[in-house]
Amino acid sequence: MVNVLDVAERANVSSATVSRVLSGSTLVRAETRAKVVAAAEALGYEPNSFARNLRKGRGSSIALVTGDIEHGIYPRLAKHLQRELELINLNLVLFNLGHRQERLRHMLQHATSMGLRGLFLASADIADMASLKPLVDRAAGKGIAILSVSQRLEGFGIDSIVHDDLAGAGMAVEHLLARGRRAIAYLGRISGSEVGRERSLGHEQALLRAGLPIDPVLVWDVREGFRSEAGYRMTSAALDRGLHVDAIVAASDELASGAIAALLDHGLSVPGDVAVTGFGGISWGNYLRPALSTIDLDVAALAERARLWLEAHEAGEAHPALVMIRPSLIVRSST
Amino acid sequence: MVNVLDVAERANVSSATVSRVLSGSTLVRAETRAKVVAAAEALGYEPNSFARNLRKGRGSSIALVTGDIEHGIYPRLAKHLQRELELINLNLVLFNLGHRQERLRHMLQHATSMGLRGLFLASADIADMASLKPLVDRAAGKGIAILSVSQRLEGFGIDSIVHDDLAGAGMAVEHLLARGRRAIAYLGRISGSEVGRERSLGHEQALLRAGLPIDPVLVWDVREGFRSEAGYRMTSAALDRGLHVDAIVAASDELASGAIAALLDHGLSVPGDVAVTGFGGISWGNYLRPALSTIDLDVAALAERARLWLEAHEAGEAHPALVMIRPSLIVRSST
DNA sequence: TTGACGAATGTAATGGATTACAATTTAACT
DNA sequence: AGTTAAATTGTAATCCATTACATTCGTCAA
Repeated sequence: MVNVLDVAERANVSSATVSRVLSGSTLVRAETRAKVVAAAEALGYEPNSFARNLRKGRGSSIALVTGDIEHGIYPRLAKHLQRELELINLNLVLFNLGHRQERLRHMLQHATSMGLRGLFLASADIADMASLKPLVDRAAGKGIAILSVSQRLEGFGIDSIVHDDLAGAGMAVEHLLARGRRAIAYLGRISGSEVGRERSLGHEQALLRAGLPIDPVLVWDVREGFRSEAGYRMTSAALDRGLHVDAIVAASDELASGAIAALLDHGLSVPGDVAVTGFGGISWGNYLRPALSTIDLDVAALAERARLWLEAHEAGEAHPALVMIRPSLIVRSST
Repeated sequence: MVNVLDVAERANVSSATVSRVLSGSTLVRAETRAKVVAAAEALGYEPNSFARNLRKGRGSSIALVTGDIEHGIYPRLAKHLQRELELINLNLVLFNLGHRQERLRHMLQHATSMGLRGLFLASADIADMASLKPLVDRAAGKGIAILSVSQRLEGFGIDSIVHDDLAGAGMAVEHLLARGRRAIAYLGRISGSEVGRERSLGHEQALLRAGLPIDPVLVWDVREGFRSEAGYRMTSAALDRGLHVDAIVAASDELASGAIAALLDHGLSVPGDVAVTGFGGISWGNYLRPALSTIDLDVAALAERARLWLEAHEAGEAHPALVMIRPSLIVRSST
């Protein structure tokens, strides 16, 4: 492998000058610069990132820690984050926890030793967060940039960039109220967890604002996450119990798709008998029949703010502890 | 940051011994080993990956190069690949090309300098492949492991692990034939590209095997990729032209969902008037109404074979140039 | 008791880029 | 021409783990 010394020799300069040229320093004569560039070119020189990182004391990748990269908005999030990081020459490394939630502890512990520059937490299990706090602080102390994306963790001293779920769920409920619905169920509470808490709160508060009571029977828990299957199962169960509902606000588009399937399977019409809203703005929602009305989350904006946060953080500038991105309602035929 | 020397000092040994202990060498007395481990523990020592990689001359991450990580089986693929790589202590770095297809050239060129150990190509634009060949060879020559996942590139000397698309499409067509369908359209040809070629061939060959003619009017091109929207548009267009179809084999689940939406919007029933099969085995297919019959692709198996290939490659052992994974038909109500 | 051999440990070079500091050249001005 | 400040370039140390080679210690056999 050709290195700086080879280039230096060929260009009749020192390795320091080569380094200066290649890192774009201004203190090099144009003529010298040209010589070096030519030599590097001729030799096909490529800097060794390990050496550079070793010397600089920091790497060039950010890990995206997810619970399940396969579903919901996470694929989109990964895509947009990668694109944003590419703009500042950083790599996005994937860490999907899956069932191995304890791996998060491991990640925090070894972030530095793995040469990570930062951690985007997209699915920390909040139940554990309190016990993880010391590890987070230790990692942050070592210079790891830690940012929570898509989940509020400011309570634990972790800067967060999130969609305004409270407002989003409120918009969904208000939309349904405006359509004359009154028995508006919420599908997707995870009891005992902070995940999705704001969405369920948004539903609750919007109903209260409208002077309607909260019927606990109309708040449906899911345990297996925000997937279609859970939506189908919970909705079926509710219908089997003979519950009266005329609208469902689902915590995710996938839950909504399951709910719609269950409703149709029970011989109900959507939105005739029951209107349904999703959450997320997944691309295929528009091709369900009925097409899914949903709370669209601007993932590109989220990713961009994440990059901006990171840039500010690295530059030692002030950065916001909490950024909220306003979602928007997409009305389609399911409502 | 605490390093080997610090540990060595505390344990009253040399840095060499520390290194030996930490890399599990056998030439260390048990007693010494214990001292070193204790010292490392006490100091909270963590090896510096850059130094190690610099010395060893190779990194510990593999890049997954995709065209669009957001759709199709790619999120699932990323998830499973990451899980497999985790087993052998490698990281998965994401590179989504999006519209910047020319970035692939860049990636190949700088793979070594980025410290990559390998490249999983999940969406090389085959049109360019011939011109990319020299770069591939150069990268491979520098020790980069290059494997095509989910797309056959053996023709270019790149080992490939793929689903057997030919068989998959054949299964779909045969299933439809068995259901008495005869006007079986293929949705998702990309003319002038190798992408999806095997699937369209599978459709064609299955029809020929059954003694049926290929009607060019029943092969629908998509230009914008395998997304719902394209499926909707092409199907609508075909129906508007008054084409007679009684079944559609789509090249992806998303195309299928678009097709179904278009059919329903045209007042046709699925599968009554037109049966539809998807391709991929996307999780929400089961919650479309009608639920989508599809060719299920075993992505976990693909990922596992990719890991095995990589292990063999690194060990210098023989590895297969082409692995085909047999898909399976999932029959649901859309057929 | 000593030579020989194996086991354990140490010394120092190595991988490659960056950068503080030193040295040299050039420009500017009297 | 003679200084001095400014612009370039060079020297060498540094980041840290690994490992070839050298050395030391212990043990066994003659």
